[in-house]
Amino acid sequence: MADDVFKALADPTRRLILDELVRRDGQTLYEICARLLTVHGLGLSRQGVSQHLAVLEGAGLVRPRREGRYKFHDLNTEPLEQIALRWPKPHPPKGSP
Amino acid sequence: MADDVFKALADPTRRLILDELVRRDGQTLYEICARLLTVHGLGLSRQGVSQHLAVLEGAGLVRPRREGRYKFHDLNTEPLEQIALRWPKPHPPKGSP
DNA sequence: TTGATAGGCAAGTCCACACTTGCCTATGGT
DNA sequence: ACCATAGGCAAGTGTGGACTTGCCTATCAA
Repeated sequence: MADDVFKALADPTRRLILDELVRRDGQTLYEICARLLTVHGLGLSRQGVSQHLAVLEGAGLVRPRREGRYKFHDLNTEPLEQIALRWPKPHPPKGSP
Repeated sequence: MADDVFKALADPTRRLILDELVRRDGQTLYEICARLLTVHGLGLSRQGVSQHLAVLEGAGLVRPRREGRYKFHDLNTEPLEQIALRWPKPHPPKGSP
């Protein structure tokens, strides 16, 4: 379950895509391709980006929304908030300042 | 920098090790090996666990502390809290409830 | 209907990384 | 002095996954 979230976040390109969706929500595949190339200098194939988006969707981090021939991608930050909750601060064993 | 944190969290065994350190801070390599085997049924070599710990240390998620021939491992949750901060909730574009 | 745009599917390549094995060092007990 | 314990280093193997290429489908505009 959360397994997919960590796998999705493992790749730097996917993290860049999330950054891109924070900047502007609801971008299409081609828009993301263009931004990765022009802004971040990442020249990967359209299919490459598409596969990354599939992984992000599988992790629930990106919500696809179809309209006609367009597929817009919306960010969902909810799974990210769960991460810090899994490993709470350990209790100090003896005297704590 | 945060790059290493995501890579460290990508592996399920390393996440288990973090779980183990939440349960009890300051465990040694052999203790972690034993716990992984008996509690989680993970029978990997000592060197395997050692390499995982090295990755976690590189990410700043685990703080080693030497005492004699023992090396205790303490959890450091601080990098985890940074994750959710990187991708804030996107602004709703039009009317928001 | 034709062409252009937006996207999907499937197979193939290649490398990082998880894991093992074998040997070496250092500390502590007896 | 010895041996057991706790850990480190280095090289070898195998597999998941990132990325590409080529072809196919669907929507819209002329």
